[in-house]
Amino acid sequence: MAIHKKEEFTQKEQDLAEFAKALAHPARIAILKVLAQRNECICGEIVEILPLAQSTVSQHLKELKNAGLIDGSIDGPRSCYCINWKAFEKFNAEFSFLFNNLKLKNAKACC
Amino acid sequence: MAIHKKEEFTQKEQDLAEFAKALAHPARIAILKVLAQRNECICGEIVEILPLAQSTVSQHLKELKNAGLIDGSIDGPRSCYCINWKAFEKFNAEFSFLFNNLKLKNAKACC
DNA sequence: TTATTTAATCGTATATTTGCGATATAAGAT
DNA sequence: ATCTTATATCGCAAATATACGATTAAATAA
Repeated sequence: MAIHKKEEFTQKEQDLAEFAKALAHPARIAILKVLAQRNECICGEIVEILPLAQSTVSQHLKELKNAGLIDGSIDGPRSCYCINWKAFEKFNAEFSFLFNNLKLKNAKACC
Repeated sequence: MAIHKKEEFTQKEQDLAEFAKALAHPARIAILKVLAQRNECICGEIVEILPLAQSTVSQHLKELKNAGLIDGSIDGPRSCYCINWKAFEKFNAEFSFLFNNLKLKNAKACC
């Protein structure tokens, strides 16, 4: 695009879009699923499970972390990740607020 | 990327990612917000509201339609769009199933 | 110390997304 | 029939995202 226009939108719109973007790849969905299923944080295990190279998985983890969806901590020579449920709840609430609430008021659609 | 690996993941993972991708831009969030607020379907009104060219808005609408999040119908010389609440509910449910359910089982995080 | 293991980062190739102007299409108005 | 209005599509440029191998960094093992 010539110029990125994303700043022209409200902060809430941008935040929601950022959150959605973090989820917008099956590999990241799969990572979150693994992290959600296991109570202990995982690191190289994810690499074993996903059909992707180590560097690629690391990159996806970084994106999830930047988006605030997961937390990470260093545990000796390995890294430990887990889901940030609070961030999840926050965005889930914002998402519901935006759409589900409005839905109740507007029963029927015209097309 | 050299080869797209998206097919390597489960259908559910791909579907959820597709849904998220449709939401992964503030312009599309804004469009959905407008459609949710007004009971009647909108067309060129969206172009007036968004800080984007007509062709760009049209493209975003197409993406939302392809993702199944909105429906569209031709009304004379103009187009009429509205939210497909069913699709929204479906994906919202799938999303909740994947993450919110798991959350209850795993109380604490390690990092 | 040196080797090994684990994971992050860099560099790079390719694919996809975003955005716009220009053009096409199609219905309604004159 | 021609003009206007509303919207979709095309073609292109620029920005981002995806993926991988190679390299780096940092902790443990030998």
